[in-house]
Amino acid sequence: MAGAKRKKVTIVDVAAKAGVSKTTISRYLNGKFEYMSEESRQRIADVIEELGYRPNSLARSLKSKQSFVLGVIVSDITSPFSPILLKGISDCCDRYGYRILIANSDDEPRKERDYIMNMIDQSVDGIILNTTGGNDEFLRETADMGMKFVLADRTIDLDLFDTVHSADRDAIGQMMRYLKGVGYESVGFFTQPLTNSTRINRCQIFREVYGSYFDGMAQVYFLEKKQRDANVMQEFMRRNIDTKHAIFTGNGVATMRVVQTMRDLGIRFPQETGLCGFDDWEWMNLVGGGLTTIALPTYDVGKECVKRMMHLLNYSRAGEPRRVELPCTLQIRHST
Amino acid sequence: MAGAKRKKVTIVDVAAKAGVSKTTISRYLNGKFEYMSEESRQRIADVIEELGYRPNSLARSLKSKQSFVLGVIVSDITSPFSPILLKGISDCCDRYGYRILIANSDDEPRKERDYIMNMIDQSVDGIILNTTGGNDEFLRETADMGMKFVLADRTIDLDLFDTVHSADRDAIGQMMRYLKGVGYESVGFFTQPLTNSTRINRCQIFREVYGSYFDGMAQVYFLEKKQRDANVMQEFMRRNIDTKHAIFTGNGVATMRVVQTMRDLGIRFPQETGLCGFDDWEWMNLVGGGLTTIALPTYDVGKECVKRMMHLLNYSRAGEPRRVELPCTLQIRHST
DNA sequence: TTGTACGCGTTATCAG
DNA sequence: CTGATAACGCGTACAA
Repeated sequence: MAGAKRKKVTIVDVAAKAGVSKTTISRYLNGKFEYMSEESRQRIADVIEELGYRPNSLARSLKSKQSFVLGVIVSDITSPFSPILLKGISDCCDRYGYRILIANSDDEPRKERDYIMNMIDQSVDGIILNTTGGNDEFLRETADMGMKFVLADRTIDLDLFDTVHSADRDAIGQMMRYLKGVGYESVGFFTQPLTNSTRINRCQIFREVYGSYFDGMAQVYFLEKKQRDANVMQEFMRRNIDTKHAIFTGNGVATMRVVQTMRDLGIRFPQETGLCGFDDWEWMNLVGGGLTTIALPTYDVGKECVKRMMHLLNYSRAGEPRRVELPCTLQIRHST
Repeated sequence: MAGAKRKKVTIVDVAAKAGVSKTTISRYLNGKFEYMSEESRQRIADVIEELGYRPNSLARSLKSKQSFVLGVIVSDITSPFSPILLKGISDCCDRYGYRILIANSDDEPRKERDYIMNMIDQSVDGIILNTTGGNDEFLRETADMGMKFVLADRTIDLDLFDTVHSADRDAIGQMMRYLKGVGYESVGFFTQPLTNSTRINRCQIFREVYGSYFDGMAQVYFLEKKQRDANVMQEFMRRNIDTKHAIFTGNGVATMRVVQTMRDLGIRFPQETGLCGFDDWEWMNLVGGGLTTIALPTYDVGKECVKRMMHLLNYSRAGEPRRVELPCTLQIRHST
């Protein structure tokens, strides 16, 4: 009958119809066939099939203290980064039979905190966190209470959690070497304000290694309000007027703003300045003959997070928190 | 102590410490303060605070048959469409105190089916589905069993579910009128293969309305394998050589492939052909002076899906399934 | 205004 | 090999 919300069939229904106790059904469900006659085994299989029985995960989790659900909190779901990460996580979870509860913190520590608590209330087995960075102490406490965390992409100061991210130092080194190799004499680093660990880290590395490749001081330019982008750009052009110079952006959003600004100002690449940067998004192949970029291993970061989590879950406190770095790939195109 | 997985505090702990029965605690948790002395009420509040007690959602859901979790299945999480939809859903869910379990079907009906069953096992209260379109019969059965569905963006033939999507007919009409207004004489529709309801629908509408704006037959071009894109493009150019012509793409991916092909072939817009299409992604403002596009109300689609779901959940079978259409916005830029 | 006792659907511990 | 029976943490008649 359409609309007839038939009652869910439970383990007792199966037991009754199969003429055994629910204990036996439970054993069957958990694959403990050693303790069961071939006959029972077969009859149970039939009855389950016939009744279309499906075990209730809630009840199961309540009893067994394992929900096979992981929480995932991303800092900005609308960023092109997040979907790739999520796909890596999701695909890998499938292999292990885990589901994912997803939340979006919007880079607000308060939301992040709330979601973490909610997820704990829901008994997730662990949380993969692309953290805002504003809850360090809370994370420590929560971890102390037994919750498992793996940090994706972003780090925190506490050396307490497994962390998976891209090998930015190596990538920056490669890019600098390449730029020098093709004749550039100075490079300016364009970044959004240093409000998270990824930005801080990349900027820091740029400063550290700059001297190994080029003369002069490392130049860093900040993209704050959009209206000021043109000024920042012009300052860069002015200061580097008598060298062959390139722009190195800290991420895809910065790249986009630089491209937009250059278009507005009528500055052409690679003729007037080189352009390259972190993040290799599809459209970057379409503007002005293609952009030279650093492609991040985001999908693999997701995958690796899940693997680390499985490790934590199965081998418990297996020692010191590990930091996994995955390699980036240089995509050399027309803009440099 | 670090690592000391202290035992979760439960309702009985609170009851004991507050010197009342767990019934009273339960009442407190559910806001039934009428049945409680002001004194108890205060003491319970204190104890909960002191113990850091948080109710276990699993146990609560198991008993009450309400999990406050919605399932969301998107057909392709890496598409730029999905994150916006998810943000709309997520933001709106927050307001109603719902959490979301997310899955990615990869446009595979088999996965979609598996995820739906999983979600039911997890006792989600309802499922918001951006469907592959390959599970119509299964959806019908599942709905008959009492599960609530709201379809996001994509439709199925069965007129059985609430559906929320963009007002494509209206958008196409606007675009055609605009193109005609600025002097175009013929328009070719470029689309990926018609493998889902959105593509089918847009193509169908284009064909239907073409005659109201332009002379001649409606032309539809299919982007199948990438290697053949150039041929398709050249055929379009050849057939429309003696009219002022434009390309109208069925979605953002199609737009990207067209842009790429035009670049490879050295065809310039708007000089040699106009270009416009569905989807307004950020980079579209950056190529060749900006693309004329149809911006979709994706965020609002997500929001509206949740609202429909809340309606279903609270007012049960409130009548005929409704189809909600949300308006698109024409973004006129340099490419037409 | 408060408490007792049972049930939600499973799993785990026994004893046969 | 199998089956009572007691949890898991919470909600709710029903009784007091």
